[in-house]
Amino acid sequence: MQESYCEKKEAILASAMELIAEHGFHGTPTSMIAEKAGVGTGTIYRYFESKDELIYALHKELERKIKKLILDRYNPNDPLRVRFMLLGKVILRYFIDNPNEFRFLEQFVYSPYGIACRREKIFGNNNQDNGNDILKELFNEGIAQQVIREMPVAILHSLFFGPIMSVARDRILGFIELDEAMITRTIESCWNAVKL
Amino acid sequence: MQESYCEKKEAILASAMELIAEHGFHGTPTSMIAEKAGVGTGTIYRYFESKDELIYALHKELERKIKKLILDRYNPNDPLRVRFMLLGKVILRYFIDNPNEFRFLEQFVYSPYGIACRREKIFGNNNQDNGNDILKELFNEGIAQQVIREMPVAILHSLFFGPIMSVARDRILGFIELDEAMITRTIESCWNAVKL
DNA sequence: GTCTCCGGAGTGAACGTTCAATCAAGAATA
DNA sequence: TATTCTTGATTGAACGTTCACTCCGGAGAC
Repeated sequence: MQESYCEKKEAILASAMELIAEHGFHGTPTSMIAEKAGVGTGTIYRYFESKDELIYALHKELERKIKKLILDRYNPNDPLRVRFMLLGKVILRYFIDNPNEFRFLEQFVYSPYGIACRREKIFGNNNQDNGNDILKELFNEGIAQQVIREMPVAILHSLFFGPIMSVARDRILGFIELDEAMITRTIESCWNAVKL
Repeated sequence: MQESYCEKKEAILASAMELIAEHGFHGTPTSMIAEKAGVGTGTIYRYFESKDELIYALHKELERKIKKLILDRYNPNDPLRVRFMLLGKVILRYFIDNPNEFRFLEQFVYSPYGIACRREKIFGNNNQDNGNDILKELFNEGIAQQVIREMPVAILHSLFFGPIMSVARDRILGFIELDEAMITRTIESCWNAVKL
């Protein structure tokens, strides 16, 4: 029972991810999600309160996955530069390998959904440990060691991840090629932007 | 007559820009745009074939404005680094001063609209001279002079403008402060990412 | 039988778009 | 000048469609 419960829920989530990535939030009716998932439209509402809640759930799950990805490969004993290079490569690689998740994330982040979400995360009471703390720590450690420019963490974040997102996008949409060497050089450039 | 013709069209464009920036494409019905513009809903369809056409028109006008902005301040006699610094500052400043246009652009670019638009621009037959050619030339000149890393122009573009967009966003949403000095340092960092 | 889970036709609301009616401002007429 | 005619921009109620969401009948487990 629990098995099939999760199976349907997972099917709905997977279908929604794929369809929204391609057609956008408003180009994918719940009926389409249900059909692709092989369930009735009503079944969606057994697992999610509303379409919005489904979308938030997708985002939450994606964030969890990425956080895990970072934590798995993170080795605090590496030199800072190595840690940054690895971090950048892991994230860029993940998005290249999971284009649907990237395109979903992009649409989410730049929509009113994502803005509200981000605003809450920054100005809300952060009781729980969000994964960004690792990044924040990483930047602060770099500043303390005087290997990273002394700037607000948010700006350093933009300098390092802004290009990664942009390059991932170009790659996923087929506008550029990206071999391993070029990925390395790209992340190097991101590092050059934040290093002292 | 011509006067009032343009006035209404302008009013519709301005209202749409403002409302879409705040509420998103699907959060702003045509009725809302008409009301804010002080016209009947039907009037919109005298000036634009459909809501989609209105949105494309908004994007086109915005692109034109930004292209003009760049051309106005562009001085080919400046050293490359100076040209890049100026370019970055001008664009960042423009977005900070025109948050609605930035938020509209962001939503457009990352939606299925923008993807189709970009795809056409890259793979379509580019008969007309699009303003990006100046950027392309700028990057190529930098590579030829051996002051910029030798990478595909699209990647250099991402490295330089990715962070600018990201920082503009954070600033507009009120997540960071940005004084003149910090803007300069930010654009410096963008330059560091692409320079040799 | 009882209970839980599921499906998909059905519902009402909201939306983009249309169109017959309206109105104002010349042009034509006298 | 006063009056009528013509034109075309403007309007907003109405239309048809689409969509998120509901609800009830049935299937299956026990």
